[in-house]
Amino acid sequence: MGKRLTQRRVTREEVASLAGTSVAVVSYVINNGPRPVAEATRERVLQAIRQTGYQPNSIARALASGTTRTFGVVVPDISNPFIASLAHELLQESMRYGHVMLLGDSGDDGQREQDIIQGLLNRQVDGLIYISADRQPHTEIICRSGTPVIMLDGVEPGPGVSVLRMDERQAAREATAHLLSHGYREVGIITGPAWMLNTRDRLQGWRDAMEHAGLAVNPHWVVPADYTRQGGYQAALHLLSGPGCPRALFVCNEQMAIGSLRAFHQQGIRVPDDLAIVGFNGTDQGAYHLPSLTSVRQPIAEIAATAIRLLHEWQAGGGLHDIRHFLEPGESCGCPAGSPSLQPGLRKNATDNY
Amino acid sequence: MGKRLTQRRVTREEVASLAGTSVAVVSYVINNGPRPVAEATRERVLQAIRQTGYQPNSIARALASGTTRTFGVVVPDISNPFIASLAHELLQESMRYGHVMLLGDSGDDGQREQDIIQGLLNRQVDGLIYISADRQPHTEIICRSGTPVIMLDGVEPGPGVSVLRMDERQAAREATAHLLSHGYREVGIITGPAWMLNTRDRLQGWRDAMEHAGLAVNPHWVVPADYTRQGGYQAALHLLSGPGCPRALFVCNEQMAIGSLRAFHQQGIRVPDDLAIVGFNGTDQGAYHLPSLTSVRQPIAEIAATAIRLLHEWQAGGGLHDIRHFLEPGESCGCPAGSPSLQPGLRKNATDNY
DNA sequence: CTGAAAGCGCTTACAG
DNA sequence: CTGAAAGCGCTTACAG
Repeated sequence: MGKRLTQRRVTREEVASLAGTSVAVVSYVINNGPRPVAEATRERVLQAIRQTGYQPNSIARALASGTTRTFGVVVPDISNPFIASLAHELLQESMRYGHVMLLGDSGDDGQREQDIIQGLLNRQVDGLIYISADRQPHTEIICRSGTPVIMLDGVEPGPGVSVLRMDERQAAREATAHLLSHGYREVGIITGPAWMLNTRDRLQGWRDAMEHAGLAVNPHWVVPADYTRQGGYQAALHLLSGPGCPRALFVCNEQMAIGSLRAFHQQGIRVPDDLAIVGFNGTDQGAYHLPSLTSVRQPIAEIAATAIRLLHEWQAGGGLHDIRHFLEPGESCGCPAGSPSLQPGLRKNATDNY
Repeated sequence: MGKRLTQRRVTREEVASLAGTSVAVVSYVINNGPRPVAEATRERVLQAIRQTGYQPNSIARALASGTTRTFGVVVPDISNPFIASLAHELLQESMRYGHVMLLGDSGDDGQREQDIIQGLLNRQVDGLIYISADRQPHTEIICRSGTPVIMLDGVEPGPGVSVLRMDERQAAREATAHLLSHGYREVGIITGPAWMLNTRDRLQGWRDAMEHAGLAVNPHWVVPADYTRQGGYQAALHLLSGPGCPRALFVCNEQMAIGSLRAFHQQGIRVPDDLAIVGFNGTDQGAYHLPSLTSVRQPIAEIAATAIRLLHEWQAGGGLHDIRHFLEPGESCGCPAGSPSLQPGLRKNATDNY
């Protein structure tokens, strides 16, 4: 690329000379401080800014002030609907503080994730929101740089690392309990990869519910997959190929639940009549499937607002912050059809112009 | 926020003194230029960098060099699956060039969109990829700044504005023609908002196909909506409430097609047996609905690669660049079930860990 | 091949 | 209330 030839930008110097004042005063006006400015002077400066169309150079400002007004977000894959919805809210929220967002997408690659983080740190982000794709997140380089970081993962908070998460185990337990409340006794589970932390928690929550109900766990009905639609599809087929079939299924994310719906449909299994399903981390997407998915959901806007706020109020803290969760009823579990959230107008949808 | 107290970062000065050389030489080594460096010196510098864990400050580099190695992307809503998939590819692609991405999400708000663009320009992005939510895009401020910009909209290219787009009218025509090839003669359409450019093109393409087949257009079967699932749902209900019902329907984006599927299902209309559907700008999401959606698709990875390349090779050019399109067969149009793309393994899916 | 120094466009003590 | 000046951490002609 090299240096671009652009029409000379208006600089703060020109504004100052036009206003008949010093460059310092222009700064004071723009930043409302740190020194007071006489009202008359302020007016002249504002006038000069308007006349010249001056726009401050954020890069120079960042170098001098040490703050970039930029946050970084690192995610495994922005094309995942749950992540995309979260990103949407994070963007809206950070904008309220005048911050922009550097987005990093690791494509589920641990090495790339590290490169991305390093790149964001080099660009001096004021804070980082981090969902790791990797077994163990790269928090060391972040902490070493002193950059505030909020992890939205099921990891343990450390010094300098805040964690924002829901009680996955409890949520999984409730999801399973909901299936049990329908009277189903034979409940299976499709999980994520064994090495992921949230897989363990969700699996354990399922066990908790089964155990609490005094029900045996059939090992053939614990099918590991990879959190993708494709994986859910194949896990469902695998389940059907085994001896016997459960009456209900807790599927550990929405994508897999969607994949499994297709598999069951192809095999002539009716959901929820033959087999009931509850998903996890649902989005509005699931509400439009046939049948609509019953899912554990997280209050995404609330998460975003909290994350950004924590970043702003950062005080070298680590700490664990809980997120509540709730079960969004759909048709897939056997709840009465036409649940309120499916009526037009009751569910806020993002506008989708493409 | 204010200035953060962080453990003093290693600076280029320390590296230089440790290597027993000047700061300039450190730059030459890191940037591979613009001056040659003796091999022995280079080694000492690299050694010093390793020892100190030095990481160059991108902000300072940007201020001095005039290039930030940062692109900006402005979209109406990142939570839209089509946009999210595109963003994913753009991120992967820009990373290949060592660039990071500032993402702006206007939330379909024209004023906010302008603020975002101004913010990105102030941050000196090396280039902008821009999908406008607004009736007329804010290209003036971009051009005035001399920033390369690629628009992924159906707007006309101007001086300093490149446009990357498919032939929407032709694509819409082909989508409709596909329905006609099934033998359906009564074909309706659910469109986007009348004021949007792509609405006009897609509507016209539908007309073209109908006209070419010598078929009359029933005005009751032209239902405007708003490109949301909710809008598609309601448009479908509206269609059913009118006099007579078409045998087939061209729905102008995937979200509305998904919404309409639910409405038809609720009303006992079977797709495709009673009513066939073809969508537009489909994603993998549509392939997992029941029935799977037949859709016009764009080669998203190719778009991303081209956009980033154009930004790099930018030469003050405007220009129009065509994107090809293709019809992805699904079940919703009445094509034989189990089309190849629905077989496991044949379709590449993003990993979805949440 | 190497280094001293100007400069990128800001912010902000410091001195008036 | 205002201004001259140092400094943020780099890059890059320029002179050796």
